[in-house]
Amino acid sequence: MERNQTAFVILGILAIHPNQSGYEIRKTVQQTVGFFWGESFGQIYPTLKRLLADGLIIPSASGSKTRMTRQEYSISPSGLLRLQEWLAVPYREDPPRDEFLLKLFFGAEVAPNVSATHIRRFQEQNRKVLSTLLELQALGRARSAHYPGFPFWILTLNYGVAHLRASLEWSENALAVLAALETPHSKNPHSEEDIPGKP
Amino acid sequence: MERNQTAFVILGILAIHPNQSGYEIRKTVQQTVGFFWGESFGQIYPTLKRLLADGLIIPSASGSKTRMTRQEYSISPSGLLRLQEWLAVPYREDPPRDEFLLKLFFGAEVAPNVSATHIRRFQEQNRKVLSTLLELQALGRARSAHYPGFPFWILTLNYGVAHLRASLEWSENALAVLAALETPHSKNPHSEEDIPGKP
DNA sequence: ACACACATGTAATTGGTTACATGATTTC
DNA sequence: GAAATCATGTAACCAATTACATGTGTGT
Repeated sequence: MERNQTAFVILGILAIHPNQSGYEIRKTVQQTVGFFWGESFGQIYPTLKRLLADGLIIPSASGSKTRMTRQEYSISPSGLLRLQEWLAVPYREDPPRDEFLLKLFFGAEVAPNVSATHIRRFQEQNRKVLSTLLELQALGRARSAHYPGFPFWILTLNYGVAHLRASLEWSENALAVLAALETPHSKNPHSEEDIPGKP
Repeated sequence: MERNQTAFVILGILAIHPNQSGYEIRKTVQQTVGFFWGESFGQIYPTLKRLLADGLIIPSASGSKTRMTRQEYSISPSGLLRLQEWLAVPYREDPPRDEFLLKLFFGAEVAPNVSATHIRRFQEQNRKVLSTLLELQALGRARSAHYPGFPFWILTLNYGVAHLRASLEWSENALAVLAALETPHSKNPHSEEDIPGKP
C-alpha cells in the first residue's frame, strides 16, 4: 500500500549515511540523486515523523557538527528491512510527462523559431547538467570508491550521462531540421542544405 | 496562471484533428504522444467542460462515424490563440522522479540479483517501446507526411528512439557490471574466495 | 548590523490517478 | 446473449509543491 516514495528515499539515504537531520537529508538527496529525484521539505519533515512513529528510523543525538537545534536520525533494523523489501518490489513506472516534447510536438501551430528557442534552452540545460554529472563522476571516483554503493552510483551516473549525450546529439539535428523548415529550399538561391534525416 | 497541462494537450490535439470526443481524444493522445505523455478520463472530461465554458473549444455535432451518444469538440479561434500563447512560454521542467534509477542507486542494500532483475525488466520494456516507436515512424512516413505537423512529430519520435537506444546500450553494460559484482574478479572456476578489495 | 545558510514545521492548494457507476453499440 | 469497445461522468483519495511562519548560528 505504500505509495509514498519519499519514505524510501529517506530510508535509503540514511542507510548509506546515518545521523542526518531533515535539512541534511534533503541536501544529500540533491547532491546525489538530484538529477533524477527531488524532495521538498514539505514532504520530508512529515514523512520523518511518520517513519519515527513507525520505528523505521531512530533519533540520534547530534554528536558534534554544530550545537544548533536539530534532530538527527538513523535507520533502524526494521527500517532497513522495510527498505530492502521495497527494493525487491518491481519499480513502478509512472506515466511520463514531458512538457518540452509536448510543446515541440505541437510546434506546427507556431513559428518554427518558437520551437527552436525551446530546443536551445533544452540544449543549454542539458549541457549544464552534463558538466555537473561529469564533475560528480570525477569526485566520486576520488572520494567514494570504497563505499559498497559505489558501483551502483556510477551506474546511475552513467545512465544520466548517456541520456544527456543522446539529448545533445538529438538537439543538434533537431535545430538543423527547424532551420531547414524556416528556409524552404525553393525560395533561397544560396541554400542547398539537404535535410539530415539519416536512414 | 494556467498550470493544468491537460487543457493544452486537448487544445493541441483538437488543433491537429478536430471533431473528436473525449474518448477519442484520449485514444489519440495515447497513439501519438503516448510515449511521453499520459491522460486519464478523470482529467479529460472535467477539463473539456471547463474549456467549453471558457469558449476555447466548441461542440460539433457528431457528423458521421456512429450515432452513439457522444459529444464531439473542435478548437475555437480563441482556443487556438490560447494554445499558441502557451506554446510560446518556456516549458517548465518538473522535478524528475525515476523510481527505477532510485532503486538502482540503493542497490548495495540488497543482493546484486535484485538490481539485475530490475534492469532486465527495464530492458524488455525499452525494447517493446522502441519497436512500437519504429513502427510508428514507418507508419507516419507513409500516412502523415503531408501534415504540417509531420516534421515535429518525427522530431519527438527521434528523441524517443535516441533515448531508448541509449537506455538499451547502457543496460547491457550495467548488467555486465552487476555480473562482475556477483563474481568477484575470478574468471577461473577453481578460484578461492579472495579479498574483496579492502586496502 | 546584515545577510546567508541552517533548521523545522504547517496549511492551502492542486494536479492527477483510481475506482466507481452507468449505459449504448458492435461483433462474435 | 456474452463480450468487447465505445462513451461519459463523479467521488475519493493522495502525493507533492508552494507559501507561510519562525527561529538560530556564522561570517563579513
